[in-house]
Parts: sequence; C-alpha cells; structure tokens
Amino acid sequence: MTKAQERFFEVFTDFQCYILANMNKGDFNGITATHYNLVEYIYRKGKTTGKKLAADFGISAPAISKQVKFLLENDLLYQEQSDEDRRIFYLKATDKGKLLINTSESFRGQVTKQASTVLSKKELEDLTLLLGKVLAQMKSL
Amino acid sequence: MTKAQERFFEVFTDFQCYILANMNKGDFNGITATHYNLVEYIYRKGKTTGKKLAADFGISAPAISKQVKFLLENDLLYQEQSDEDRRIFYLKATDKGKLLINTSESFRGQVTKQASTVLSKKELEDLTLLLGKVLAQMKSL
DNA sequence: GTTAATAGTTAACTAAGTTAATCATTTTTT
DNA sequence: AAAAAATGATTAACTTAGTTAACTATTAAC
Repeated sequence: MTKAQERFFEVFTDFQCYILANMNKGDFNGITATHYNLVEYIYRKGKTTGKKLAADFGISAPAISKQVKFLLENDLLYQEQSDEDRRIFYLKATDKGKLLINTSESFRGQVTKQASTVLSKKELEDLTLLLGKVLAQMKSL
Repeated sequence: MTKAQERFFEVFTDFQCYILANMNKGDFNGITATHYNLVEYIYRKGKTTGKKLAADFGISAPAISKQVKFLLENDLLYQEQSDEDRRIFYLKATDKGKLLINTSESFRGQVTKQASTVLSKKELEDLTLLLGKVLAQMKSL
C-alpha cells in the first residue's frame, strides 16, 4: 500500500465504523433504521416489489417479507396486486409513510447536512464525484 | 436541499446501501465480518480492552464479551491480565490472528484497492481529505 | 473498613437474518 | 390443452448478534 492508500484506508475504516455504529441509533416510534430505510427507498422509487427490494438491499426475500409485514400492519406501506401478473404485489408508501420520511431526518440526511456545513459547494461536488466513481467501480465487479 | 446536496445525498445513499449489503459477505472459515473487524482493529491498536472495544464499536460490553470469547476459543486473540489493575484483561492478536488479517483481504481493503485503480493519486488524496473532514464534523456533534 | 464504582461475564430475551417448504400464479414443453 | 417447471410471496423452524439485568472480582473513596 502506498502512503495515500494507507491514509484513505485509515479514514475509510473510521468512516465505515461510524456508519455502522450510528446509523441504527435514534429510532423513533419503534421504527428502526431498517424500517425507515425501506420506507424511504420505496417512497423514492414510487413503487417496487418484494423481489426487487431483496435484490437491492442484498437480503433474502423472507427477510424483506417479514419487515414489509410490519410496515403494512403499521400503515406505512400498502400493497397493490398487479393486474398483469397476479403473483406480484407492488409496494407503495402510504401518506403516513411519506410523512415519516418528510418530517424526520435520516442518518443520511444528517451526514448530508453536516457535509455541507463543513465543506464548500465545490468540495461537496468533488466529494460526490469521487465517491460516485469509487462506488461505480465497486459495483461493476 | 440544493442541487449539490441532493446529488451528494443520492450518491451517499447508494454508498451506504452498498457498504451494508456487501461488508458481511465473503466470510471465510466461519469467521464473520464482525470477527474479522475485531481482530483487525485489535491488531492495529496493538492491544486494547473489552471496555474500549465496546465504546469504539458502539455496542454493549456483553456483546463484545461474547464475540471475544469466540475469538479466544479459536486462537485468534489472547488475553493478558493487567498487573496494575487485575480487573483489566488486555486483548491482543495471536500469530494466527495476525495471519488472518495479513493473508485475507477485508472489505475495506477491497474498497481501497478499487478506489486507487479508478482514481488518480491526487483524487484519492482529495477524497481522503474530504471524507475525513465530514467524519470529523459528524464525530464532533 | 465499609461503601461505591469499574471491568468483565453470565443469563434471559429480542430482532433480524438464514434455508427449506408451501401456495398461487404464470410460463414452457410436449 | 394438460402437465411440468419456474416465479413471487409467504410461513415455519432455526441461528446469530445484539439488548438489559444481575452477578463476580477488583479497585477507589470516604
């Protein structure tokens, strides 16, 4: 490892540690970070299916099924059976689910907020670009 | 949110999602990522205590105790009782533990490797600097 | 010297993941 | 067109990593 790589490794280690240690804190109303992430994701996508969620979140279909069941029971999501293929149940955020996302500040929202207080606009853009490049490279493997 | 913030949020969301989905994959010899992270952390620190690990990893002392027990039983760590304070048990990596870290590539190692294939030296340094700034800001809250 | 605090562990429990099996539906094969 | 295979979602049984509360031992404080 070069010096530059070592420094990156060091910072990235701390960064990952911080993410893992803090992203699950501050859950409110009994809604965990996982629940929140699912609702936010579905809200941003507009609609999606359990199958896709499992793929995108990298966990098994039954695991998604269980979390989604909780979110359905708590009226944060609702299902819509597809007319073309009756096996498929689309998931959408309810008004209550949308409200949750819009009124609460996610971990990512906090990072974004803090990033833009401590970085200039140019720096934030650079960081976005560089992080995006690394991510694209990782995903392409 | 400004455009720049929205773009950062978007990339960071993907980035976090990727970390969570992938960091626990590829565990080898029945050693999970958590085990690996603990051994790596202790190895890099030289020696540490359960108390400190709990604080640094942001989980409870009993949770650390249970993981450490496994690592002791599997000869990846060993304990050394402090002479000054007999309540304290220092944890260190065994040769087997060190070998594990040195011969296997952690998730962070992979990210570092891929980051430096897709970024120039200057870009990697910039990314390290910017990520470090954001992290320091988050930690200071 | 007794009381209070601290490092670590054990016990009992919870939550979120896993695989295997099942149901309903759609697609493919013959 | 009927039978067989595949697919999306769920349920059941299980595992694992975390939690809090209670305990042991040691040290610090009054």
